[in-house]
Amino acid sequence: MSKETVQDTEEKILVAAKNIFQKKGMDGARMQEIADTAGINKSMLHYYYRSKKLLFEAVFSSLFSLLAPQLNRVLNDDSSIEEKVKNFTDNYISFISKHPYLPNFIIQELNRNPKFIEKIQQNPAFPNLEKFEKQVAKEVEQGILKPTDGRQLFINIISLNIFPFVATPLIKGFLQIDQKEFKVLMEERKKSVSAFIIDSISNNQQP
Amino acid sequence: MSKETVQDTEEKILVAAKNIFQKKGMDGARMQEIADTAGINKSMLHYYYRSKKLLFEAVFSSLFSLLAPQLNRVLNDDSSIEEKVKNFTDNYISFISKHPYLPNFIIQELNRNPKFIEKIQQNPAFPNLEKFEKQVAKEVEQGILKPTDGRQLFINIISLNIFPFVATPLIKGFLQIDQKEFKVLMEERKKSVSAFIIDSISNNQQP
DNA sequence: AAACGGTTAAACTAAATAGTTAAACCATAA
DNA sequence: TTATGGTTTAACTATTTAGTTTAACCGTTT
Repeated sequence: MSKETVQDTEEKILVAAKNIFQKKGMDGARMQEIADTAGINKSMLHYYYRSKKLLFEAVFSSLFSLLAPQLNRVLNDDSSIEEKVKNFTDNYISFISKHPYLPNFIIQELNRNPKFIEKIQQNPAFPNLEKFEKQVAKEVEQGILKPTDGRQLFINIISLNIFPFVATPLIKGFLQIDQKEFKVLMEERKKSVSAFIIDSISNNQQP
Repeated sequence: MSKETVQDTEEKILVAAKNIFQKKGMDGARMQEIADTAGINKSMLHYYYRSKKLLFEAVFSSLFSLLAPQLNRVLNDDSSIEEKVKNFTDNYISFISKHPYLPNFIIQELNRNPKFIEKIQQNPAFPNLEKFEKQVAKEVEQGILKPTDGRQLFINIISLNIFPFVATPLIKGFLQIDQKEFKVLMEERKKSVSAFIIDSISNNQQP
């Protein structure tokens, strides 16, 4: 109950930095605020991470590693496309409710610095579409799905699932609803989005 | 051919500020860079717009006013839902190709400062969903559309159209494509997205 | 042409902020 | 117990950046 402090400080910094960077972005975040949130002295940030840039990169990698497996889930298991759509929609909306700032953060920082994508593409856990595209082509051939381009379908799936969480304030404004009603609507989407997609691509007419 | 300079400086500032703020956001933008881009002295920015905050607000309003009519087009004309979906998709993707930084900028700054939405909601040009929701309900009743919630449909439409432009670097990364291939894909979406939506909500089975 | 007032520029100020330094602290091992 | 080395702190520095001041400029009006 004494040696924990060492790993602790580094970890406390990372947790605090994740919070602040997610909410304010690289440019908006302040080292002082991160230090305050972590409950430590500002020079600790530099002691452990040398510079704001390096601290940010540690945060970014760590957060991206949280998001990537969520996407891999659609792409690389062995269920049918229909099952994948259902599972992904349900899982992703649950996941993102716990990390509401995450997708916006990733997208924002990738726009600010597109070089990041090259770095994280190196990572073997980086999502790969190949299997998914082949599977779509196969199910089209088998007559399970209407003629469908796998890449466009992938874009549609992530758009429908991610966008409402990226553009939350905009949607709340248009629909004139508060946080509570927004959550209800997102809960509904767990079913409605997958039904929306399946209805569009499936060859089976409902009886 | 001499008096133009007065209006000119103010306009040059606004044009430059729009550029820089869109690309870098409120926190990332620098007054000096805006001045350089406008080709004027930094104190001119303060002379015309008093502070960074006020200049930013002028930019934000002006840019949001560009986006709002695009959304109103879906909501408030007299065509059928199917026509609206087709027109919106086609128009919106053309529009956004000319303003690639716009949606991301609006979304980012609304997340940073959710109070903005209250301000712009005052504006009579602010999109209103009422008519659209009623129309969806009516077409469902008439059997033209499957049972569909107007609000969810609206979210789906804007998600499918806007998200790819918000998350461009992410999508380029996943699909491992360059800017040229991305443009081709977006051009395809003008048809494929509206077909995707119509296939999902329409009651007519294609012969 | 002289005075006036809006416009522009250069130099300056004040505040914020990333990063550094040097010394104190404290647990562990010789 | 004392020496060692990683850890922590407080105070400091350098730089960036928004905003200000003061004077010069220039077209218009009298």
